[in-house]
Amino acid sequence: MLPIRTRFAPSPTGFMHIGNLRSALFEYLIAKFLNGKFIIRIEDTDRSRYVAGSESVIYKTLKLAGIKHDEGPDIGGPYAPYVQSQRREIYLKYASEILSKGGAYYCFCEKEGHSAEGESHGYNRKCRILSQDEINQKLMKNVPYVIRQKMPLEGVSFFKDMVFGEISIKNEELEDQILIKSDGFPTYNFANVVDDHEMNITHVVRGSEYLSSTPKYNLLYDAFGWSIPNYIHLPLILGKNPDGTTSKLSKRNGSVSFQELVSQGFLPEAIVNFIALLGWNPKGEREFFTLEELEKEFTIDRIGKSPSVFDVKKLLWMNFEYMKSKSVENFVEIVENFISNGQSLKKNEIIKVLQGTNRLKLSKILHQRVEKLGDIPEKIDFLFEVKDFNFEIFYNKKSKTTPENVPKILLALIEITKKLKDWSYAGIRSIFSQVASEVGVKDAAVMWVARISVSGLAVTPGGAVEIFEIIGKDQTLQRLEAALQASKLKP
RNA sequence: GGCUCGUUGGUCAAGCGGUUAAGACACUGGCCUCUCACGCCGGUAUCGCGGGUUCGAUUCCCGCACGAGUCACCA
Repeated sequence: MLPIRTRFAPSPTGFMHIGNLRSALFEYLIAKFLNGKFIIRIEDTDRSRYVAGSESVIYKTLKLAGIKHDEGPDIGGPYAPYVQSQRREIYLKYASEILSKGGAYYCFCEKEGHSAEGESHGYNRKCRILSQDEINQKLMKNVPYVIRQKMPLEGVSFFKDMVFGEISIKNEELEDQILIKSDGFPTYNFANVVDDHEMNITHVVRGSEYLSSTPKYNLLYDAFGWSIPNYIHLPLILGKNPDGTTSKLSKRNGSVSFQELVSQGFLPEAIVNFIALLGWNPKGEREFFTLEELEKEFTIDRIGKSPSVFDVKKLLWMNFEYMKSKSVENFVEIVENFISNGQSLKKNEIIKVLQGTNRLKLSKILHQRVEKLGDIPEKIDFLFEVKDFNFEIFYNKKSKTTPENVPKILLALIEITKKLKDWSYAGIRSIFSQVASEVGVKDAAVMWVARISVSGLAVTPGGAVEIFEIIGKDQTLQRLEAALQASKLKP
């Protein structure tokens, strides 16, 4: 049996969005599971859509995701070149071959342009019946032309997809598609078929948007007498539109590029894990897989048919789980790395805190409550500066804190804090109990007041003890004093 | 509009003729707790609709509805 070969064939038109990555991932996994090769081919036949630098985005993305290719433009391989714009002679050669076999013809018609809805019934095949004389004449006069594939006018084409099963389409639905454009470049349809054949691709894996054009490709394979590859069409990934409907994932409906997700603080491995589960489902109830595990588990028969909606909320949860599973030390590294690459205004301060002796303490309170790295700066903002806050948050029914006892608590807290020598968790914890018994309230009441005084927030990562410990004795006292002064001004 | 494909809760989904219709996210009730979070224990579906086939359909068949994809000198 031939070795399995799959390919990822992106166009260098900008960023990689999640749908692209998902295709790449599945293509990679299918190859790996079957001990095959995974190759990258750049499909840049549309010069007008080319975006400089796209290739490096593609390589970077794949690398971050952990997807390694066996052949490609950057690393070469036995079927080089792997960039379509460098393979033009090949397409031209095959174009003239199919022309001479009568499977295609010259077309001198003007560009069709976009016709109004419902009006278009496809190309009218006018040039299909041109005589050889007419053709020669026009060629001699340098009339611009394209080469079109001659489709059968009747009958039915059918093929088997490994995911969707048998699919049939009436040949009359098929248009005489263009193989070579007037600029001499091949269309995607043609280049794709030629290259997949030339590069011995055994399994063509792609999104299901290609399902309805697959018969056209098969007709091409037939015209050349090539064997048709296995098809694996992947269910689409849909995005939620602002109006609540769903449609193919695109920039418009909130889809983001892989890069963007990473820069928001999603872990690449979480993203990979998440998208692997979009349209594929392992046997059991397990949801967490490393790439290596996926390589061993991934089977084609567990790929679904129905499209799935990309739900960021679940990604958020998965990311959260990944972060929680890290050791605190590991988490620190990830955070430091993320912050130093980021644009946060507080970047320097945060790094300082993280790199100081408090890094572990801070990470401990953070890594159980941060869904994505990008949320960290706003969560720990208060460590650097206490913003003005509404005093109402001091008064809490459950803690039994009132306008009467808050100043008392604060006063006692300041006195006792001043005397504290042992600035450790245990030491700090003990002062709250002392204050509590002195004032005659519960520990919880003291801690409530303390925490809000030094943070200005009703909700903080970490409790009073942790925050005291991190900001240090001087800052703590300074903030407690400020809170006391402010509380006196309140009616 | 034609064609193609799809349809299990808001989302991801298991299920492949007989099940109390898994599990996860989200939502939600409670517990825990110095706040939040974590954690723990619960709650939420007449399987799009209508016909068949069958002793029996979420599962098989046919219509309909709805959704998506596709109808480019884009990929």
